[in-house]
Amino acid sequence: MSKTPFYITTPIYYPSGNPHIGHCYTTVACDSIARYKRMQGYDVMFLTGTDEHGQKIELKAAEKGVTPQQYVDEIVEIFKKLWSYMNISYDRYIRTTDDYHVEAVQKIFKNLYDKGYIYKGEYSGKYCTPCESFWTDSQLVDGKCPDCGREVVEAKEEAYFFKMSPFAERIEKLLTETDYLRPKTRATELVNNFIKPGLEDLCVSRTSFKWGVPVSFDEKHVVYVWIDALSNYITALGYQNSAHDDYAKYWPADTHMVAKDIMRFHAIIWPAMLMALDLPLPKHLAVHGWITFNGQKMSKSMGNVVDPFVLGERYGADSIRYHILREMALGADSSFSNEIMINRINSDLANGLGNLISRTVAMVLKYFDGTLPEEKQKGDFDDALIEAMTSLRPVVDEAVENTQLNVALAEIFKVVSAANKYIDETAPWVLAKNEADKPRLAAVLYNLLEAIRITTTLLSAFMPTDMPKAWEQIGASAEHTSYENADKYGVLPANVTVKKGDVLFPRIDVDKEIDELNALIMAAAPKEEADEDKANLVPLSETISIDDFCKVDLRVAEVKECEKVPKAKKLLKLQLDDGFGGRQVVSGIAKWYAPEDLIGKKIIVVANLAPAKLCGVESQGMIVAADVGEDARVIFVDSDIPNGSKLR
RNA sequence: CGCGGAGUGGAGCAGCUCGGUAGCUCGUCGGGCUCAUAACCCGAAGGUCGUUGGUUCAAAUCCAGCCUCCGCAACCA
Repeated sequence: MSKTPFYITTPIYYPSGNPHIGHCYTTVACDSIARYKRMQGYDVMFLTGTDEHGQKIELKAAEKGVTPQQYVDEIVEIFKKLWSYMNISYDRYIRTTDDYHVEAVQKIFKNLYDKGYIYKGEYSGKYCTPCESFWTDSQLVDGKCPDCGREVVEAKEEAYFFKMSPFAERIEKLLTETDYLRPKTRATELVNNFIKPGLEDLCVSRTSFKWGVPVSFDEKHVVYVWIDALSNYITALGYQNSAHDDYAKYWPADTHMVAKDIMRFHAIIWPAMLMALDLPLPKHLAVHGWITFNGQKMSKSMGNVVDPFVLGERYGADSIRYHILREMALGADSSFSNEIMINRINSDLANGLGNLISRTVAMVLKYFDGTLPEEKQKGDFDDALIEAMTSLRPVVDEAVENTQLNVALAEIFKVVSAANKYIDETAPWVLAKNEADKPRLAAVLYNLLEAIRITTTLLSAFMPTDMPKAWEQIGASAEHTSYENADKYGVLPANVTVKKGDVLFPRIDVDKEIDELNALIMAAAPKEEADEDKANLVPLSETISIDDFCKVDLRVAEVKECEKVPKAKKLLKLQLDDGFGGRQVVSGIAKWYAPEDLIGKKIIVVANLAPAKLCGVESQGMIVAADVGEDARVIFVDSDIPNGSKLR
């Protein structure tokens, strides 16, 4: 009987920096599903990899004075090291710089071109080189890149475009009428924001950098990220290349798992590409949220503390795996804090499962020298526990099927709790006092070992490193801990022998650990921030003449009135006395200044700036302010300078 | 009226599709037990389920309005 194929993927990660806990979540989740499916007897293909092209990599490499290839080679090693550290059982690792992928991408691009889905056009706009991004005029901030604040250049380039519109209807149906998207609640968001307004054609090539897959029939173009990266899911199986040969077997994928920031590409662009290629669509797209750190979005200065290597070192890879899987619900964000994590590890793993194993094994050793006698006697409470353990597997099956790993773990731990409770109900230490109760005692301990066997078997997909250690302690063999035996009672031999082992999940001293981790933050943060600050300083602009400067008419003005612009989040509307009868200015500083902070103050206004409308409100000029990192600070002037004074 | 999500005991969440004594985890307090990793088990306190109105014998659950928060979009002239 041939096994049913099961294909699951992580996104291919962008190696412009080291991997962090967010990468870990996606990969660990996929790994757990992959392991569970293998256990169930599926023929699993689990793919992960790295997306290694693009201008950002090119620039990072140049900064370090290495070739792009050398640069990515180095970081990819760190990714692989982390995956090995987290015990990730990927079957294949694709790098978009692999020859076979490059070759296949070229063929796919050509194929789409020949079919008429890709055409040559012209892309124009403001371009920010460091960010490798085009921006529309409306997106610019003070005429600068909204991402990094650096100068942008007017750029126009010949480019190839991919026609999206022919697929709009089918994609909308895919999102709203099938269970492709998980959780499905996000479908409306996608449809309203991107499909209903009309799908724009996608720019799929660039001439502005070289580090990418060349377009085979037009060498000055390089394939832009979409077709290069997304197609990895099929090229890794051998689509349009001869490096692999299992496309027919594994495609379409069962699950692509991604974080919500790249949902759009997988929910819209990827299906469109497949439709254009006449290929079947993947079955599911599982979208998960972000891991936030202490309530804030993860930032680089926090990176060191949430560094998976550091955490793994302290608490063990499986504990980290458990925590992130248990804490993260499918659609929502999940806050990650040291305290939450340590408490979770303590209560579930140390107090719950670890202690259960420890006390059970200890009793078998203490009362029976490690080997249970054959003679046993059934008693009260047995049936409830046996029922709980034997009915567990289907529940976990279903949760895994629906990519609700947190639910799967919660269900398993219900049985762990039931087992702990069972010990109290049956009070083995009382039975031990009376020789006549020995058969009953043996039955109780046997039932506990069985409960441990079943829960650890199911858990082994999620915590692959530690569960085998548990099996050794309870005297379970590989056969005993097979998936097939996970819904059966009475699998361990009646005269099973246990073995004292190391404590599986040591209890963590919360206060002490928090202190130590905070110390690590302190040690790491200043250095990181200093580096960041330097990197974030906006480079000096090009030299201008005095005439150019004189074109800018800066005036002192007093803020007479100030209020928030109703519909906008960031905008304040100011009425200024500029000495010329007043004017209205809109400024994007609502985040840092309340209206009352500004009223009565004197500021500098760019007085001859062409008026513009922001959120429908007219703005006649611009307030001068300094960028301080992410923040903006308005420049105030002395109150005795008359309104309307010109600056030079 | 841009799109969407969320507001439930101290914290984090479930329940809302198919109205009927508000549940889980952690924390707090009290008790029990001693096999175990100061772990385990039981019990208690603590909530007008954002707000206002409506439908109903009955609403956390359905309907309407409003408030607040979070994403996305727009937007820091």
